[in-house]
Parts: sequence; structure tokens; C-alpha cells
Amino acid sequence: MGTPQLTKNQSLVMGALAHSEGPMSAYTILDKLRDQGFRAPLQVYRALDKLLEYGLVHRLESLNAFVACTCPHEHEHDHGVTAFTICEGCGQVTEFHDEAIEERLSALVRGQSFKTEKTTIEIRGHCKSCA
Amino acid sequence: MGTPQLTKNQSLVMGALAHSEGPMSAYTILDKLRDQGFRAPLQVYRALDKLLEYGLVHRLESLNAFVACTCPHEHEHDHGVTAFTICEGCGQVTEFHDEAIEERLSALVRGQSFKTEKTTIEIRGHCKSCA
DNA sequence: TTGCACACGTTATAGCATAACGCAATTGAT
DNA sequence: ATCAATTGCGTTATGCTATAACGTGTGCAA
Repeated sequence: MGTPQLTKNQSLVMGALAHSEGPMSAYTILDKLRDQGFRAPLQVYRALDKLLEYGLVHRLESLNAFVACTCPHEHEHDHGVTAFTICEGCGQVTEFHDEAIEERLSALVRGQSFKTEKTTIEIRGHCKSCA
Repeated sequence: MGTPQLTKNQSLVMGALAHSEGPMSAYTILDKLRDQGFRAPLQVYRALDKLLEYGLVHRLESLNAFVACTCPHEHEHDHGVTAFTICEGCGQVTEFHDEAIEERLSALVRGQSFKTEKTTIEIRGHCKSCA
């Protein structure tokens, strides 16, 4: 597998996210794409579902919003846990990965005999500029 | 400071969460408390805001739901980062804390000169029984 | 007693997400 | 070629989550 060719709607949503400074809600994306013919939330959500599946986009649970993945070359191999810092001031989101955390979480969860499917790590606060 | 005496509404919401098996949405709580006189979402949300502030309740961002804190004796000293496993099968939520993860995250974030205010760690998957 | 802080009640509205229907295009096996 | 299955798409309607804005009452301190 890998990432299939994107459909028109998927490309439009991906483009909107990629050119955005920060995260966008589905409805914000919808508004940005009205001129391209988007009329209903489902058009956005369906595209987002696929983009999430392909690993091109991340969902920020604490924001109910979406960002383009900033590790564009890691989509083939599942690159495990993704973590984010989210600045409450400027809205900037920084994606990062760390093996140590991944392994530690993995060990703790194994201790519960829990089978992980998706891990969410989001750190809200203020970035250097907005401190 | 510490935890002040709860008001009537706060106690009712706290009780509903404490006696629940798993997490509940604000609207589910509302429905459970209609017999006690609750009529509107704000009554629940206002109580939840305080209970969150007091550390008696946690919000699960990936579920838009709330759980009673299971570390009832740690509310005085802020006990740092709280993490959860959430079973997609039975809905069971397990709260846990780990200093190693906390320190590792803290170091990574300090590297960005980022000031943390709130950290969310939620692991979705299946528990031992639901594997 | 006046002013302030806080909890509360109510109505209305905003913001996020999906159900259910039907149509069109593609693919792939027979 | 043709049929069936799959996938994407468009639309309408609906449901779930959260907050804005207004007013009331109560307790307490200056």
C-alpha cells in the first residue's frame, strides 16, 4: 500500500490545510473551499477521514481541529506516536516524535495487558514568542 | 487553598460521575440529574468547570467526556501529568501517572522554549478483557 | 448599605459531527 | 461485454457538544 492518488476533494482539503499557518476546524476548511464548490460539512469530513487514514493529516483532539502532517516523508512506515505542542497565544502547532516516550508508554500499557490502537499526546501552553 | 466545600450542583455532578462505571458526556450527566432538578446544559458545564479546577474530575479530550479522578488523595499537591487508557470495547478508563514520561516530555518541550500549561495523554485501544 | 463576588436559572445560539438517501464512476470477475 | 461490488460524491436533515448573554439571589466585607 502507501498513499493512493488523492481525489479532487481530498486534494482541496489537503491543500487548504497545507497552506494554513495553523490548525483548522472542519467548518473553517468548508468556508475556505466554498469557492471551489464545497457546500456541506460531509464533503470535508469524508476527505479528512481518508487523509487521516493515509497519515497526511492529524486530528488535534483538544482543539477539534486538523493539521497537515509536518513529516511528509514518513508516511510509508507508520512512525508511531505523534505528539504536539499547541500555543494558546498564536495557535502554532509543533509536531514531534520521541522513541523514549513511545517505549515507556508501551511498557506501562503492556503492564495493563492493554492493546494500543491510537495514542494522543497534546501539550497546551505558550510558545517562546508568546510566553 | 485546597478543595472548598462543593455547592449543591457540584455535588450532584460529582456524585453522578463517581457512581458511574465509565466516562460520561455533559449531556448524559444532565439526563441523569433531571430528577434532581437539572434542566439546562450550563448547570452541568458550570459544575464541571469547578470540579476540573479542583482536580476532582478529568476531561477526556478524545471522547468529549468526563470522569471522576481515581486518585482521591492527591488533590492537594498538583500531581502533574495524568494519562489514560480508554477501552473502545467496554469503555473502561484507567488513569495513571508516570514520572519518567513527565520528565521526558518536560525536557523535550523545554527544548522548544515552550511553557506547558496542560498535558493530555490518552491511549485508545482494547483492554485485557476486550482484546 | 453599598458594592462585589459568586453561584444559579433560563433562553438562545454557536460549533462540531454523522445518519440516511440516492447517483455516478471505477474496477474486476465471469 | 455485463453484472456486481466498491468507492466517491452531493444533499438534506439531524444530533451532539459547548458557550453567550441576560437576569436573580445570597453572602460578605468595606
